Amino acid sequence: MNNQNVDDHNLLLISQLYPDVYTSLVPQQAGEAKPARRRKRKSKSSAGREEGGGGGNGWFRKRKLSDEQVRMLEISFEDDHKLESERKDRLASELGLDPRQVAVWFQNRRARWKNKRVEDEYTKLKNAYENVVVDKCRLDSEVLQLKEQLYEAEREIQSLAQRVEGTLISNSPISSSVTVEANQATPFFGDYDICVDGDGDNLLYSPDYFDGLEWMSQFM
DNA sequence: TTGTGTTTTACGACCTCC
DNA sequence: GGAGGTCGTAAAACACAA
Repeated sequence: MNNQNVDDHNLLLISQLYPDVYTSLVPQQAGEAKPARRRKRKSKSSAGREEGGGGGNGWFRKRKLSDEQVRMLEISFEDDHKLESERKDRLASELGLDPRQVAVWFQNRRARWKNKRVEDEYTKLKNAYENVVVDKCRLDSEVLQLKEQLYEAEREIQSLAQRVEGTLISNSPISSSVTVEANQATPFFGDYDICVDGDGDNLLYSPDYFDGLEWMSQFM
C-alpha cells in the first residue's frame, strides 16, 4: 500500500467513524467556511492546494477520492445524473466528503458522460458514412457494367443493320424499294438521341428501340 | 529518473430556472 | 437573487516510455 492509498484509507476510516470531522476541517481546504460560489481564480503559481493552510504537511493536498467513494458516487450517478441537494448532503455525509466535493464530482462526471456520448455518436455516424461510401462504390460499378452492356448491344445492332443493308444492295434492282423501306424502319446511329446522365456522361438511346427489335425479327 | 501525455479534482465565469 | 447547471481551464495525480 503506497502513501496515497494509506492516506485514502485513513481518511475513509476517519470519515466513517467521525462523519463530521471532514466538514469541520474542509473549510480550510476549500478556502472558506461558506460555500463561496465565486472566488477569484488564483494565478498559476499560487493556485496550489497550499490554501488549505493545513500547516503545509500535505494532508490537505488535492487528493483523489478513494475507490470506495468513487464506487458509491458512480452507483448514485447511475441512478440519476442530476443531484438534488438532499441527495448531495446525504452522499456527502455517507462518504465523508464535503457536499461541494460531491457536487463537483457530479459536474465532472456529467461532463465525462457527455464527452463519451458525443464520441459514441461520432463513431456511429462514421460507420454509417463508411457503409454509404461502400454502397455508392458498388452502385457505381454496377452502372459501369450496365453501360458496357448497352454499348455492346448498340454495336451489335449497328453491325446487323449494316449487314442487312449490304444484303439488300447486292440483290438489286428489286432491292431498291426494300432498301428504302429498310432505311425508314432501321434506327441507325444517327437516329439515336443523346442524353446526359447524373454523372455528366453522355448516354445514347433510341426512342424506337423496341420497334427496332421488331424490324429485326422480320429478317430472321 | 525524468519528461510527457492523460485523467481527476477543483474552481471561476456565465447561464437558466424558479 | 439564489441554487444548480454547463463550459473552459488550472493543477495535482497518475501512467508510462525512454
